[in-house]
Amino acid sequence: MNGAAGPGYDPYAFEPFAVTVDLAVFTVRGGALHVLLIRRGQEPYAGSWALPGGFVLPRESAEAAARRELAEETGLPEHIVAALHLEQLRTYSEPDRDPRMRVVSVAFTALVPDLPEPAAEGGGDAVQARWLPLGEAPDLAFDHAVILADARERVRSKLEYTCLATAFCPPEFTLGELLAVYETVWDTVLDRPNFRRKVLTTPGFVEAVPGAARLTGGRGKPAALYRAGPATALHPPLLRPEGPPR
Amino acid sequence: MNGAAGPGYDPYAFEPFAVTVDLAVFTVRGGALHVLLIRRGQEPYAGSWALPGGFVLPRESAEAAARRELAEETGLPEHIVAALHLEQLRTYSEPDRDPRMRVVSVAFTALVPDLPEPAAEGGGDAVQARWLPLGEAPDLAFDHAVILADARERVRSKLEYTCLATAFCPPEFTLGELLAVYETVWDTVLDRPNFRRKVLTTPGFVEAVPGAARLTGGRGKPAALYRAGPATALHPPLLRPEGPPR
DNA sequence: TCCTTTAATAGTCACTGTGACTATAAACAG
DNA sequence: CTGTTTATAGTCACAGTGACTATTAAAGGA
Repeated sequence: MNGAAGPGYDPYAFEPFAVTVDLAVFTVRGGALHVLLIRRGQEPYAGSWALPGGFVLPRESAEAAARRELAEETGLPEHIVAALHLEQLRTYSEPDRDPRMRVVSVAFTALVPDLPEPAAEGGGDAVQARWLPLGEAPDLAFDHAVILADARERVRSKLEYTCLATAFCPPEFTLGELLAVYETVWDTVLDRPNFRRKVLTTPGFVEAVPGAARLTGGRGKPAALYRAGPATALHPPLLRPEGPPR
Repeated sequence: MNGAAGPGYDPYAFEPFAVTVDLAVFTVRGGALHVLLIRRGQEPYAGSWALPGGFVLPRESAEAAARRELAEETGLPEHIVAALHLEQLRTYSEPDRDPRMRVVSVAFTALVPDLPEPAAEGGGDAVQARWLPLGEAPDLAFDHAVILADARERVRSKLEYTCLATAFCPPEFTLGELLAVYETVWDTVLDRPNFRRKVLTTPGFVEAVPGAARLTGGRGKPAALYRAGPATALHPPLLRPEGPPR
């Protein structure tokens, strides 16, 4: 910025802006992409579902605020929130997006594995946090439906050219589970052997856990276990099929 | 956002934030990638170079502010600014990025052709706007060096999987000029026939101008002219070479 | 025990896109 | 006319992928 004709040094020269963060946290559960939502306890939109988030404090970056709000508002365990891969999505700044005052919101996206605890009660406040499948997501407060749609599209395309799909998996997983992540997020069906070949020939995408295998729910040949590798980019990309099969 | 324990309805409950926009506007000129910079007339950083930008007004979105500031601060013609493809880069929110007060800045990126006028004087204010090559960019005010580096990397990767390179070209251009854009932005050398084949076989990347040709500065065979096509994405992408040749 | 089902794993084949390279065409300078 | 420069045309081999077939290792039922 630069104050050619700006307010100079007086912080109160303009009606102040509030700056908030909003989070679109995704997981894959039971063949459906889920998003973490909270139920609002206050006006406006009291009783509505919304993305978790909140105000950025005066001495805090947006990234720090996102992590703090996520820990406060949702029941996500500390170590999960601290290690989480948070990515800025974009900033939403339409003048009337909040009826109370001028609020500019920095939106973030995060991917987490299917957590055992279904996001318990929030930390003291009367907020209720829940995983809801995207298919049956209710109306959301503010412009959160737009943010959620943007975040979903970002995640879908990120799977194409990054190794982020493993973020949806537990520390050790089978290639069948990784395949299920892709099929769920893209809502498509992939060829199993070709998917295998692509993942295994991409250096650093996954690393075999020596000797380990897991029975896949009782039926079928036991699958080998893998861990996420050090690679982050997928060169060349793994493109999703065009036409809408499935 | 949502005010579980937030400031509720009192806009003055917190020390206010200012929200600004910063623009990284690029062009290709004389074999070098250039960025549009202004020289600051005010403290802090008076006399330093900075990215163009300024405060978001109370009833204005960040996108609108970016377009307005660009028109006000730089000598860019109206119709250029109005038609410009502006893309959000990301938002910078570190608490001390501005010594005066808490300022959160939404950064944008734009690509323009090499304009005949080298960005004349700003609109009345004593700001001086100039195109400077990235190689010899001076120290920048605030965290603008970081923003500029992020924007440059965004542009470099955007050329891989979008058709945006034509935004650097005049309305009608030769494939040699388009090639020069890629070679300049990526700082590499590409194989001419292969580049041709890629561009011409990608539907909608460019459209031939029937019968038109241009003598390429006197020497060599005249080149056919093309216009930007309707396509925006490049599937499959045109990947830059890995090792640093040239 | 044998046979069927299920899912993982192995391998084959053709096609597409690309990197590297050679050849021809059309302008200008001397 | 000859050499230089740049645009354009075409060739060849190889990597990556889509579509497909085959084999292996487990569970469950007859």
